[in-house]
Amino acid sequence: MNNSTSTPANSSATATPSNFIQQIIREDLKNQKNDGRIHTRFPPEPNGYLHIGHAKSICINFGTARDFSGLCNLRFDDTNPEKEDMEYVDSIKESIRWLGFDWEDREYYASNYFDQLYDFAVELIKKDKAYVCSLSQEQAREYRGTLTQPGKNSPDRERSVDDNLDLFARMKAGEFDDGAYTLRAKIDMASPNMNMRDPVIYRIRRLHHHQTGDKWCIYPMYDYTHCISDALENITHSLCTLEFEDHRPLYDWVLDHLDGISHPQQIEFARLNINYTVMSKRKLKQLVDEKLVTGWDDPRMPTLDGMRRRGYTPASIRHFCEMVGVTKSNSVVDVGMLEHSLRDDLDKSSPRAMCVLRPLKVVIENLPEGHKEEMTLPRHPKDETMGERKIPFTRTVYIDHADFEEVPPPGFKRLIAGGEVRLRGCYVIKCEEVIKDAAGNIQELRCTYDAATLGAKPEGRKVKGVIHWVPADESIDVEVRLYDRLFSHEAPDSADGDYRDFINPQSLQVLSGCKAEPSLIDAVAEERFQFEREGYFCVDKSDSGPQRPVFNLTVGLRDTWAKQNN
RNA sequence: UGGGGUGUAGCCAAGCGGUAAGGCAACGGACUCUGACUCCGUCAUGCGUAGGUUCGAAUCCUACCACCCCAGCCA
Repeated sequence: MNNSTSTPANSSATATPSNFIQQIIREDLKNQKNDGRIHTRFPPEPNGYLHIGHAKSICINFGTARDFSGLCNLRFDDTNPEKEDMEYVDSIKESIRWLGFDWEDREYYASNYFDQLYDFAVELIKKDKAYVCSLSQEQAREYRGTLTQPGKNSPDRERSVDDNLDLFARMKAGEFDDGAYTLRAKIDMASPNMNMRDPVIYRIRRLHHHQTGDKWCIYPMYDYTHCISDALENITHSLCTLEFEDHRPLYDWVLDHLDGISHPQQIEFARLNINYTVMSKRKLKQLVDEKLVTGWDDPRMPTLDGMRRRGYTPASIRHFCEMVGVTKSNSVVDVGMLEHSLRDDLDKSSPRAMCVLRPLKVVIENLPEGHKEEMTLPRHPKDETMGERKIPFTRTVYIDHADFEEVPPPGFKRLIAGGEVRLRGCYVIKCEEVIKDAAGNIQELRCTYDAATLGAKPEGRKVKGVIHWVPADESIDVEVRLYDRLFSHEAPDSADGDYRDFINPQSLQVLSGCKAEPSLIDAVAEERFQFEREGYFCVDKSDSGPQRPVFNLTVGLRDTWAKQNN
């Protein structure tokens, strides 16, 4: 495994840039708040797969704990069984581990607290801070008022504590139909903050829960559950995204009205947005359901499973999250930044190999039939600890079609008719003849090689170009999948028209019959390489077979030549 | 039109009254057996706008403007 992918993120004490959350924490530490303890949590709802946006949250929560010698819990926010499933809890755990974080034995579920949550609700009722309401969903909406008009009190708002206690117990006991009653916090129907207009804290839903089975028919709501879960776990700083800012008063209200419970501080930061992709769970699911991609782990998806399959390294994602920073301003980060972080890591960690994507046959005429000469190339140009690889040089080899031009554009430094080029790690060859078929398509090249140029500059002339190649008979046939961004519009979400209309038709190009150097026959799932002069590739973990690797383009090499010629 | 937030370069982002960090991108150039990597250089008289306070303002004050979030028995 690559060095970069195995470095545990929990232990790396790299200096991170200062951000407003760290400033708050330093201040808290200085004031001996929470006895100098720092405890965060990452609280996904197990209703889908994690994506790069979650990675930011994971890095912030686990990273903050790590930077201040604290702890970070993994907690599944599983209060709505309707959309949740064990399949998701498993995949979420796997993704977090892959990203390089470790919650040790602190794996919790909001559903672990259902009994306590119920008792706290009883406490609120006894304090006359919660009541059972019989308003239907539609009525509740009417009573809630609007953004500019206050709501009005529920007719059940002044129900007696005893009646509320009785009704709530019967809700739990399953005496009522789904939706017949709710338990509501008694706050203020005229609050300018909609979340404070007597929010529902319990609803009746007869659903099987992946953790608690059929034990419950009433389930607590997020706002009521999250703060209490944080408090029960002794979380000190509850870091979440901006849309919960309006919920903070409710978070605080619940804890303020309960006895003997700690009071974590909720701090909100901006979600991650990246251009040329979509990040909402709904849209991602739609792409999968409508088969616009092959699945949640399609290499074009911004899901962690997709990025993993694409060949992203965990370290590159973590580093990207650090580059992006933590603020409260909504922003859209350029994918270029993600790709930079990726290439930066991959360049250091990937062994080099040669693979000809669009093979063009080249016969070296001044080499005898059956000639075979072992070439030795370093696996990495700057890291000799990676070792070497052998590639046989034979009379017939393949080079890439793109590396030969009959009418070269100015500045072209690859092979041209009558010109010379170096085969990487091998000899300089000269093109003597171009053989075409009846239609004028180039079929093969007849070349000669200069025996004096192995590891040496040619005598009396300059050969600028270096191209990659593989031996014809001893190379292996592989399938290569070239991926590009999923959308051709930088803001598919907010462009005119449906985001699906902007799917990039070229986002996947499958190449078969690519010729790879022989050592690649043993490449194993998820192994990464740099195919020299092409880009970084990894062995697809789902579609490769033993001795039959399928390669995914992770990201291409920077290509100033292509850019110049655009 | 109520409430909560946010505005610093093409994109992220530092800055916390003392004269605009850094990264990405871009553009020059050096190096190169990967048109890669690496290295060097260029890139905000300007901080949403308009006023004000001050010797001094991106930082403080006032007004305005733009954008984001909130009316689930979702999280």
